[in-house]
Amino acid sequence: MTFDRRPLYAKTEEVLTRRIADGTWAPGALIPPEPELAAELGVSPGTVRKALVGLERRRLIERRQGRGTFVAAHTSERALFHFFRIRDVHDGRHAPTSLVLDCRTAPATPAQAAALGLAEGEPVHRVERIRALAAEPVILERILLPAARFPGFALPVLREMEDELYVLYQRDFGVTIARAEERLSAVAASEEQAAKLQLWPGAPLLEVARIAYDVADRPVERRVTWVDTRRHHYAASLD
Amino acid sequence: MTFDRRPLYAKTEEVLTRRIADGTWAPGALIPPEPELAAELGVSPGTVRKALVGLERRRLIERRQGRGTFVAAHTSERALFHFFRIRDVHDGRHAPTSLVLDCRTAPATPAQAAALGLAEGEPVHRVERIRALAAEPVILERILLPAARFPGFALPVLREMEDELYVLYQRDFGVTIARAEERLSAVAASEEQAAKLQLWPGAPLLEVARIAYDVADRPVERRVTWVDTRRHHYAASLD
DNA sequence: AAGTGGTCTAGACCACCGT
DNA sequence: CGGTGGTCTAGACCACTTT
Repeated sequence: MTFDRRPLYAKTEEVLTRRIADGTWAPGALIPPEPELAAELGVSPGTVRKALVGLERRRLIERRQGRGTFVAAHTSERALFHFFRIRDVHDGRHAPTSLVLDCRTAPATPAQAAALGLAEGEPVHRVERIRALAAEPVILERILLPAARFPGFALPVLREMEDELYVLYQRDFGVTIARAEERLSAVAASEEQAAKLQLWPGAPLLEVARIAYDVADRPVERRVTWVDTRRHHYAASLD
Repeated sequence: MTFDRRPLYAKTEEVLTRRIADGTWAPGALIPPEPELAAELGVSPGTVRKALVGLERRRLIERRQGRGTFVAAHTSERALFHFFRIRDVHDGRHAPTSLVLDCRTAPATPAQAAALGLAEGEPVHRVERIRALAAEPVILERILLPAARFPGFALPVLREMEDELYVLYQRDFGVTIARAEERLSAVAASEEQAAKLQLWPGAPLLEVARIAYDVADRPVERRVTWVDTRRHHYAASLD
């Protein structure tokens, strides 16, 4: 038994986070009212409330006045709103369509394993696709997933996909993406990239390298995106 | 007299924001203790506290247990931490050095006026500089400022500058940058850009177009940055 | 020791939602 | 209408900083 110096509301938040992470409370589920949680956990309603505010800020729950508090479920709108930052020249949002070019499973290279926190050689799924905005191919994307977390992931699953990938991760594999880190740079298009995006070799492309983390903050997706930014851009806020 | 449906803590936050924006409470100043503010404003301490939490989240104040609450003052560290997102290949931060190439004042073009919310033809200051990381020129930057907010801004001011620009804006012109919006894209270097960054024409550059806003959320700086991303990248978090 | 912000509690009342 | 989250209040006590 060791000291836990964190405030009570932080411990409470962690307890509730664990219930979401381990599936005790599934996505979309209604969780007990605040006074009930307070009684069950032996803390005051105010403390539960502060913990819930934290969970809401992390987008793990949604609280609706008069209705109750729900475990957040990924919808296409939600995924696009939070995890898709490409905008058109007027800063407008568009839902991209997806065309899968390739999908295979192979042992992780050392670099891939490092990015996903895996041991070298563990199997990973690799997807390549093109995404179009307003019917024009704009985005080329390579996605890497640890096979252990996504059993049975394969091309047929993707073919029928109407929703965003993150919705599929959650619905079919119980993996909820909570946050992501991205590194952006400018690169010159290779011949292969240029052909796929209907550009010329050497054309400037915005490269976005993302690592996405689940509710328990484990890395679960490595994704590199190349964007033709002639008619689109990446939007960021600093505050 | 019209209805104000916002909750009391939001109105309180606005009252306090105004005191910072109009200089009643200057950067670095110690503001009154929470109970005193509560008594003065005629609200409960809990409501003041919630307003202060909001101000802290917006980084307008800093609260230190045992010492008091202070109006945030821009330091180089703060400016770099929040408004400089370029990292080296190991995700490390470096303080860039600055070499001013040009500084002049001219009437705003229509596009410039629109970006800064000015009338066409109002005078704007224009600065061009190169920033180096680890002694290598990496960033080319063009900055546009409304002359009305920055009277007497000129080359000599910049020459002697040790600090970040945002520190200078606050110290010498009373302009505190509170947030910024950025649009990122990939472009091919022009001959002029290539020469200044010791690259070749057509080299891929990361273009970052920023509009920065003050405490009252008025646009006060338009900045376009071109980054050589061969050894550096732009870091972003999605959550 | 005095004064500050940080935590935690307890409860009243309001606004909103579904039945 | 009953039940939910949202707001607002009042106060006790703790942790930290300075005198």
